[in-house]
Amino acid sequence: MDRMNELIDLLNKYAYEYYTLDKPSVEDQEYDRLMQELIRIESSHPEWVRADSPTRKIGGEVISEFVKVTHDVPMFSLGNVFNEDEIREFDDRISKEFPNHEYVCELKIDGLAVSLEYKNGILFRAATRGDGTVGEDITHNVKTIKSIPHKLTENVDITIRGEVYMPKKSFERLNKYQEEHGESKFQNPRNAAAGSIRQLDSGIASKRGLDAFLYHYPLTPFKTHYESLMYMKKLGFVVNPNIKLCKNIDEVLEYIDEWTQKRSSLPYEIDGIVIKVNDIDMQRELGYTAKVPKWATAYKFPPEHVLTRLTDIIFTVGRTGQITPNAVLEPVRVMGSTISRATLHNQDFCIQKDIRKGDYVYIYKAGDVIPAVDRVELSRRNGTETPFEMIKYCPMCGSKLKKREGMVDFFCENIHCPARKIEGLIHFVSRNAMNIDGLGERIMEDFYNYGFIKKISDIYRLNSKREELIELEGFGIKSVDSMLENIETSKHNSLDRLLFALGINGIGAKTAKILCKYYTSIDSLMSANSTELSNIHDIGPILSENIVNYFKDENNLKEIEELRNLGVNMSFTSEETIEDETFKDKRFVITGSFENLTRDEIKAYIEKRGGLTSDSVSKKTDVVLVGEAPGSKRDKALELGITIWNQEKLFEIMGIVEK
DNA sequence: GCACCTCGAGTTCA
DNA sequence: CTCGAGGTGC
Repeated sequence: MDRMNELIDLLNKYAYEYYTLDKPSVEDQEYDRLMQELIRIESSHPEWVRADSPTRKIGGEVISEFVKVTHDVPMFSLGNVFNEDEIREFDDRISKEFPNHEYVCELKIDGLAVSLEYKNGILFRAATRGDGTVGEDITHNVKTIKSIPHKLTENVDITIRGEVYMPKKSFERLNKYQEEHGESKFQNPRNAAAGSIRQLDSGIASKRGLDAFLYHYPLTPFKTHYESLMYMKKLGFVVNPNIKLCKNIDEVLEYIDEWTQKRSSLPYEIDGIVIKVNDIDMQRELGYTAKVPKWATAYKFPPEHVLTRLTDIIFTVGRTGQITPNAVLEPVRVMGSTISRATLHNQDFCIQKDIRKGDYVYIYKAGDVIPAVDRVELSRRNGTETPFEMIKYCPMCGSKLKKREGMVDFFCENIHCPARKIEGLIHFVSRNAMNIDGLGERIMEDFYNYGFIKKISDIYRLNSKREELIELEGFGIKSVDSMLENIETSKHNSLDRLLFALGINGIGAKTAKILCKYYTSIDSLMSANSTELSNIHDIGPILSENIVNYFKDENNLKEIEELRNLGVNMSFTSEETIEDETFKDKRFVITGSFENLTRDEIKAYIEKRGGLTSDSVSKKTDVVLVGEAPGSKRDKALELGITIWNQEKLFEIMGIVEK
C-alpha cells in the first residue's frame, strides 16, 4: 500500500510537471512504467484505490466510442467582421435600438468550444459543440485538464461554456515528440487540441497539456455579462484575464488595436476579438438571426499566414561571400505590407522544408516584421515543381563556391567579386559603422557601377568629383554637399567604428569595442600577434586568426594607409563616460519599439549608467525592456521569470514625462 | 566534450 | 528576428 501511495503521488506530480515545465523530471517511458505498476497494484487490491489516483482521473479505461450529447441550450457560433467599417456597422445596428450601452471585449482563443455541465457543484458532463445542437461527450478527456474544476466552490447546477485550447508551449512539445517518434506533426495548436480532445483514450489526452478558458454562462441570472464572468471566476473557473469593459465602440477599436499588437506575446493563439453587448436584457431583446446572435460578433484578425506561389529561388552574395537563397514570391499582402521576397537562410533550411520552385508556400512575418516562409502546401503540388538545388558557382562573378568544413553555408571566395565589394562598401557607410548619411545602398551600388567608388578609400576622394556628381540624375548641389559633409564628419569617428566598418570576418560592433579597450590605435592592433589576441576575454583562436590575417593582406594594409593619409581617424576616442551607476552591472535586453526613442538611444542611456545590454535573453539577463510589438524575447523573459519593464516603467525611471 | 551564452550576418518594406 | 558559429566554463 505504501508503494501504491508513493506511485500515486509521483505520477500526479509528473502529470502536473508535464504541462507546466519545459523538462519534466521523468521520461515518457518511465511514466508509463510507473503507471503500469500502479495499475497492477490497484487491480490486485481494488479496495485500496484512492480517489485522486491518476488511473481514476484519466478514466483508466479506454472508451469505445463517443456518446452523443444534446445541448439543453444550443451552442451558437458568432458572426464575423473583418475591418473597422464592419465593426462600426455592427455597432450602428445595435445603437439604433440602444443608444447607450457597454460592450465586453474578449480575446478569441483559437481552440474548441466546450460545454460543461455541473450538478450540485460537481462536473458530470463535458461536450463538444458539434453542430450546435448535438455534440459529443468528452467528459473523460476534459477531466484531465487541470484548470477545469471537478468541484465548484458552490454546490450549484450550472452549465458553463468556454474554449479548450493547447498552449503554444504544449504544442511545440507535442510536435517535437511526434517527430521523434516518427508520427506526423500537427499543423497548428487548434488542430492539435481538437485531435487530443477527441482521443478515446484519456491517457493520451492527459499528456497533451491542454488548458481552457470559460467565457459564457448561458442561463445567467445576472444583469450583465461582465457580472456573469466575475461569478464564474468565483466558482473556480479560469476566465481570461484580458477581458475589458468598453463604454463605446471607439474603446472596442482601441482594445482591438492593442491586442493586434500584443497578440504574438500571448502563450496561446488567438484568432480575433469577441465583442459582446454587456447588458443581458439588451442581449435578449436583440436576439438571434437564424444562426448567430445579434448581440455579439467576432472580429477576425487578418490571417497571419498567407498562401502564395514561390516563383523562383535566387541567390544573393553577402559581404563575406556567404551565399543566401531567397524566395521570389508572387506579391501578397501580409499584415499590411506587400511581400515579394523572403529569405530562405541556407541550403539546409530549403531541403528540410523541401521547398521547390513553383510551390505554394505560407508566408508570415517573423516578429511581425521580417517575412519568412513557414511551410509548403503539399496539396497544391502538380508535379511541375523543381526540387531545390544549391548553385555551384557565384551568381555574380562565376567563381566556384566552397562549403567550408563543418559549416552550413556556401561561400564565394573571390575577394574581387563585385557583389562582395559592393556589400562591403555598403557595410562601411552603414549606420552602425561609419554612419555616412546620404550614401545609401542604391547610391553606393550606382557609384560602384559608374566607377566613382571602387574601394573604401574612394569614398574620401569623392569631394574631388563634386561637379560631376551634381550633374548626375537625382542629385543636386544640396544633396551632394550634404553627402560630402557627412563623409567629412565620418573621418572623426572613433576607432571602434572604423574597425567594425572594415569588415574583418567575425568582428562586429561589440567585438570591435572590446578590441579597442586593449588597443587604442590601429597600429598597436596591427602589431598584435594571435596568441596575444586570444588572451583577451571573448576573443578566441578563430577571431585572432581572422584579425592577424586581415592585417597581413597587402591590399588591406594599403587601404588603411590611404585612409590615414586622407585624414581618417585611427584611434579610440569615444570612451563613453559613465554618469552614474544606477544600472551598474545590470544586463538589459531591449525588444519592440518605444515612442520617441530608438533602441540605440535607450542602449546608450543604459550604458551611460553603468548597465550592459545584449541581444538575447538568458538566465543572466536582469531586465527585459518591452516596447510595442515585442517579439519572442518577451516570451523568453516570461519563461525565465525575468523582470519586465514596459515603456511606462522605463520612462518613469528615465524621468521622462509622457505627453 | 557539452551546455550555455553571445555575437555576427543577412533580411523586408515603405 | 532568425539562424548558425564562436567562445567560455564546467
